[in-house]
Amino acid sequence: MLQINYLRENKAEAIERLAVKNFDASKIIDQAIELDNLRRQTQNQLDETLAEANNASREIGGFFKQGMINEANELKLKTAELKAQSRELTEKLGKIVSDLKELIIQLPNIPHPSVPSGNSDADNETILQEGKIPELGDKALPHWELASKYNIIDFDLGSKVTGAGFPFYIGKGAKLQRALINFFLDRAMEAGYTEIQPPLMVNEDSGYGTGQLPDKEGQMYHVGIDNLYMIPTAEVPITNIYRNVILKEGELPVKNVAYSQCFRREAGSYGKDVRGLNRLHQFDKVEIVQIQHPDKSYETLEVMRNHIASLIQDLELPYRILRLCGGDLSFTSALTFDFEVYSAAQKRWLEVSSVSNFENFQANRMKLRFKDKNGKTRQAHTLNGSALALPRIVAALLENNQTLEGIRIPEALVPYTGFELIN
RNA sequence: GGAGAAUUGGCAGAGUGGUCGAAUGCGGCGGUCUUGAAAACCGUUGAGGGUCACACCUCCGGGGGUUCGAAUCCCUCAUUCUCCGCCA
Repeated sequence: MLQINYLRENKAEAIERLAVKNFDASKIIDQAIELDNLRRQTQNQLDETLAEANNASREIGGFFKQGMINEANELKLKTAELKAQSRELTEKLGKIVSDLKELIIQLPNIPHPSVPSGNSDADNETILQEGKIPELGDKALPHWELASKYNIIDFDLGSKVTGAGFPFYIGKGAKLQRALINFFLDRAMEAGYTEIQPPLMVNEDSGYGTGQLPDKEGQMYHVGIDNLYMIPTAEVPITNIYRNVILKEGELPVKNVAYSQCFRREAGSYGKDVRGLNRLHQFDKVEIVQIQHPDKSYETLEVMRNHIASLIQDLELPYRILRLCGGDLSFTSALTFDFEVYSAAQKRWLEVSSVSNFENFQANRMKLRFKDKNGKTRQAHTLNGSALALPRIVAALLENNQTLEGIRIPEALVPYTGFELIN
């Protein structure tokens, strides 16, 4: 959520930069500023009424103490009137505040100046491509066929027991999952992150805090009987730890890493996009989250980007980094880099990570602040990134490393798997 | 799941209808003293709205109510603790 004061003071800039996201904000901002004026005016009226009522109550107290019952009762008539007035004003103010919030909440985050304009993923800017794309020949199998050939992932069994998109990992397939999770977590801890195991379900407030609610409600599994939501990413519980929190400047940056399973309904997905491991309802992910001083958040974004890149390099996968264009940038993000690995049998790039700086957009929404050196309370910046999401990494590993003898495990992972070959 | 108790500022803990945004202690910050530190002493120390700055308003787990007036009384929800039941 953007701040109304920012909009008041930087209206032209906000409109101009939101245009990069193909968002015409001028009307909403005008309405918001007008409503905010009305809010201030109404708040003043209410405050004055309440102040008068408070004074009268104090006087009544004094009269009672002195036994001046008549005077007290007379004053009560006045307070009754003030009370009716303040009730009316409170109602009016409440309506204004909620209307105002409804307006502002429609505004996406302001994109960073480096964000290129564009409409779709076709306009994203490739800023780096690295690693050798393997030549597999015609006999190469896609990962879903390799999975059943070596009996390491069973999609049909998942469909039987739960539904499509909930695979079973078996034997070396299961061990490979565990190896990747540990590898990612260890690397994050070497980089100074604190490991956290979060709850996999969150309440409504947390859903609002990170912005899944109310808009993306349909994307989450909802446990109706207890009104809880299955998390679509560990970002939700990890970031909500800091909802309504004021940190000390010395506590920044906060660096947390969490492995969690993630649950997504993915309503409306279909076709080759969802084949095999390409898109699942339940998957594993290691997520890094940082809360940083506003002056340092972009520096931190670079560091996080390098961390993610080094993981993919160590897994010996060809990858590229994209700077998302305005049209592809998420609602809450100011700047996002996507990582894609090349899955050589499918001959496609698969997104395995997305690292973003949300600046104070999430912080404003969930009241995450810090006290700076001068004792002033300010909003912190939040950042997060996948490091990494497993299924597509597994897909690329299986496809790219297939040989006549079996599937070769990258060297960095062998200490974790305990085997060098899936055969 | 059943019964009972509790929820106050960073922490501990007073406050049961009137000037209480809240005693006191600890912690934090600033200062005096000191070569420096400790101790001692003095001052300061919650958040939001509003203002050039004041004034003023709101917040004592969340929401609602009673009252001229609520941290204090009532209702409701959440959480924590104790006992019982069940249980990895």
